Amino acid sequence: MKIATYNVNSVKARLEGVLTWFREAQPDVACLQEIKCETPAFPRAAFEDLGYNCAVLGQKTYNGVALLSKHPMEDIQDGLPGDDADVQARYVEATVTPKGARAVRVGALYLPNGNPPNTEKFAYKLAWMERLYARAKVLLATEEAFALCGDYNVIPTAEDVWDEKAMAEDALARPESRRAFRKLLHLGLTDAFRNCDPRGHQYTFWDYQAGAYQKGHGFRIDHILLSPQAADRLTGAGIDAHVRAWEKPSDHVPVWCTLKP
DNA sequence: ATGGTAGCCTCGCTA
Repeated sequence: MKIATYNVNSVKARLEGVLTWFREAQPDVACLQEIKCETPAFPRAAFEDLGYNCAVLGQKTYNGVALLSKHPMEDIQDGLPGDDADVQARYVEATVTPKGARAVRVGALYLPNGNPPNTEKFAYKLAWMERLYARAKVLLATEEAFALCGDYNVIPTAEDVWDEKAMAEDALARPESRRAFRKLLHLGLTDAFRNCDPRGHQYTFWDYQAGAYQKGHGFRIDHILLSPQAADRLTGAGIDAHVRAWEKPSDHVPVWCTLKP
């Protein structure tokens, strides 16, 4: 079972390339972020034609997440619990049950960027991470396999960025952000890519600005965190970095992992 | 040297 995450930076502007990647990568489940459209405007038919079921939580102009699955999805939950006043579309969760394989609960998340630090945006990011931590604890108590996949907007360590010093004051690399990410790991979650690939400096994002991709100025901020029951089944993980060189690319590339049935 | 680019949908905000 292949689970992937991909921040597409507008599903409508990116549809051709995203569909090309789906045909090539053939994920069983894919979590999309920054679809940047309202739920009814999501190009559902294009994905259904490829055999995917869609669970979409959209929003006009900003944010927006979707879960696409080749297998049936049950118990779809829109939004991250913990703040009824939060209107930003950043989380959708569902249980995926492939034929002949054990179920996996999958959460698609788009964690707030949080820049600039020392503003309400950074406070919102940290509060959102507290809510994600609480959600992970609830899911762990079920003792079922789950995967929390998405754009975490956190560079976990100095090994995950082209220049640690250049990013020292950025919300993606601030100690508070890293501490909150480590708190998730310390619950017993596994960073799927890090677990399968010991190399440092493997990136999932390159800014459009200042020729960052050409210069190799990237970060690793898109992650798949697995519960112990899912991590027991982990057989591989990777980053589809070649997608960044395609025409009209997203600034992020897909990250994936594979689980035994 | 506080730049640079992309998307949305108005010309500013978010990333």
